[in-house]
Amino acid sequence: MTKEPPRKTIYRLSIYQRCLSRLRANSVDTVSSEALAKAAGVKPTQLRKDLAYFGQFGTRGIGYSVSMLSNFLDDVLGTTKLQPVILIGVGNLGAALLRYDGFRKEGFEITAAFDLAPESANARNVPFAIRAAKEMPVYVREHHVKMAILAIPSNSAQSVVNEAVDAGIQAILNFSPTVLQVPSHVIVNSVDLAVELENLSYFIR
Amino acid sequence: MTKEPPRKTIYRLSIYQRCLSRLRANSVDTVSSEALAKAAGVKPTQLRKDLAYFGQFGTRGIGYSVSMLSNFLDDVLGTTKLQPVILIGVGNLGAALLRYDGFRKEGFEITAAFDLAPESANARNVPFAIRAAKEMPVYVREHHVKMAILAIPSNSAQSVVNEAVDAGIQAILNFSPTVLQVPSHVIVNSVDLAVELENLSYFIR
DNA sequence: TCGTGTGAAGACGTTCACAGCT
DNA sequence: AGCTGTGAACGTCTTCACACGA
Repeated sequence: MTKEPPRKTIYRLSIYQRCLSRLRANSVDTVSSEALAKAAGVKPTQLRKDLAYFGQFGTRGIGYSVSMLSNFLDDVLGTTKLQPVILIGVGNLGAALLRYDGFRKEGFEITAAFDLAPESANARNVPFAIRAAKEMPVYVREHHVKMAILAIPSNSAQSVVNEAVDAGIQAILNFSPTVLQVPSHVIVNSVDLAVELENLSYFIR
Repeated sequence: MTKEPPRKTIYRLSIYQRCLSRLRANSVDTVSSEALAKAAGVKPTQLRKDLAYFGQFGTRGIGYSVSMLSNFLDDVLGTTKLQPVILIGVGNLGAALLRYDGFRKEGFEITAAFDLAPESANARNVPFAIRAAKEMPVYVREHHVKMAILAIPSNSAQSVVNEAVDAGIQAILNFSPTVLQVPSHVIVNSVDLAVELENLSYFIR
């Protein structure tokens, strides 16, 4: 067996996916690594190396079949069927994520949302019944949910994560500005708005 | 002169910063690379190497002065004074960002928000007057704004970015699921929610 | 002795150059 | 001829090991 693909490769796979679906919408059925790479903002060799982790998909002299490659990426990324996701924390950001309709067409569905104060969260006119935070572990266990989006303040983040992980959550998209401690079988992707802005700030001269 | 610090180092600097301010709040005035690294979720040597790009800050046998290091990082990251930022696109996500109060205490202030349909955006009861998108370039020029947060649909993203860059924007935090083309002096950090979720999805087995 | 600072080694990811298939 | 697939070279970031100063 070849080596595990690096994390960066997986990120790029998602980008390729998106470019492919745009091509498919335009009824293009074959694409070269050069064209696809350009659309994705990477070098052609990088694209080919990324795909090489998973096998051979192209035809030499021709390129890649848009639909075949797209289907394969769906398969690799696990987006062939709707994946249930729970949202923890329905504040400003959480409420916006609930209303965001982009997830579903990417293969994800927020099936439940939890907040410490469900009543006040419900007031944010979200199209959704918000549940009490205490019910979260039970829900996760009952519905075998594996993914969670975390949009709560830093101070309570770690303890909520512990509960979620105990209940069976395996992957967390974290918007709290905190470094989370999780067991090695759990994966965390953090989106830290302040860090992103500070990073930009550094680079402007 | 030593080499340019890598981008990842700059990201970590922000994390160190946050840990330091927590320490400062707890009246801790000295910290070892081991303790700080642990809080930041990295290895001690990594922290020391990161700092080494900028000089020497510690005292051997003792550690680092929390306040000195924190001030220095403020300086490096350019967060010593409030940096004005504009928001482009006041939809679900944009409105949530407007209401988010975390930016200000990290040294950033959203000074203006723009939308194609300011009236309907105003209806999202944000504590803010939304301006027409057309006014954006003028505002950027007049106020010498360098940073922009982009929260608009993909299809219009590139053309809006072009206008913004022409007007003088140098750094963009992009929430649109698109690969943006910008001149090399402009820096883009993209936060792509679908990509983050797909990435998580890949890793759950 | 304790903890920083740093050259050297190592791991990792990207790019090159070209072989090989259609 | 055209474009993919891939070993090898390269560059970059991380980790190690230890010298050095308080």
